[in-house]
Amino acid sequence: MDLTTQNIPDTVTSISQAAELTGLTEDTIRYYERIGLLPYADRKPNGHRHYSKDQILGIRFLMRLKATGMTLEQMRHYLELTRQGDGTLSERYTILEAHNDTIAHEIARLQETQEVIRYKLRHFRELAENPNTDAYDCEEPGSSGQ
Amino acid sequence: MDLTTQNIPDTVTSISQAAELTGLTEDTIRYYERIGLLPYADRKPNGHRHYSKDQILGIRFLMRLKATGMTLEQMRHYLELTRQGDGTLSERYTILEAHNDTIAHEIARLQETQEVIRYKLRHFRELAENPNTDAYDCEEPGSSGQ
DNA sequence: TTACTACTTGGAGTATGCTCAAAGTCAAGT
DNA sequence: ACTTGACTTTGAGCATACTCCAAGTAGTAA
Repeated sequence: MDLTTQNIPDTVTSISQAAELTGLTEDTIRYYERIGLLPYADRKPNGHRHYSKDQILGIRFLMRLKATGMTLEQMRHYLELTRQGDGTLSERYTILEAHNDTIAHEIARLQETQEVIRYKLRHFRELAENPNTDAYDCEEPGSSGQ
Repeated sequence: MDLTTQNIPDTVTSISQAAELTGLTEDTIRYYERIGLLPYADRKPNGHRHYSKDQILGIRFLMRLKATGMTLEQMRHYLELTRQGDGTLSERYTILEAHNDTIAHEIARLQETQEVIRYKLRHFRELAENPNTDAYDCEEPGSSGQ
């Protein structure tokens, strides 16, 4: 099931459920708490962590940032600003805007590479149809493709 | 200057020029050779590496694969197939096709995240225009945004 | 009471991908 | 002859992000 649409119980979740709902491992969640990426989680009377629905959504958002190239340290900084409240709204705005631009550039680069790969695939198909007889058909390295 | 359009001298290049033309450092190029990602480069009589134009183009292609998420080990495997000649064409085709699909999924995910970020930016603008008076305005974690 | 399961903490180890430093070679310039 | 600069090799070290393990606790079930 797709994580982003998997629905989250309103009741508080354990670390194992949190792991399932976020796609992380329990170890990774504990690790994130240790390095200050996630705040010290509430504990049940027996000491076990528990998470609210909002916290799970928060982690999912973070995982989106991570999946789009943000480092743990950058996320940690962003979250620190969040904890500081509304006074940091404009700085957070700037960060997210910059990250959005980063993503735009990344998409452009991926599309460029898709074109290069498609060019190469086309070249391979031609070779297969029409096996080449000339001695020089360099591939990487050195390749003919950019 | 953009690396992919920067033109490459026809004459053989030194490692420092190769570094400049590929965006890698000299250390990284030597490291790649060490781990078998690049073949043992030709040496000049004094032992210095030299690279042909085609080799530079090959490295650039590799860097595209890397920039789009392929690991060094996967690239090493691909290049090994290349060295084995035309008999591996169909396997290489499959690899590149699969990588192209990976890129397509990656683009989709990036675009999804852009939407989430834009939603959040819009939310921030609303907050700035119309500072909120209610006590509960959670941000990550736990956040209101997906 | 014993066993089992789900957690806890703290610390060590691992994978990937570089990055740097030490010591040496070679050729050109003064 | 000596210095400078661009390289060489080998090996160690580092940053990021986990991942695993050992030892312990708390609650439940037989």
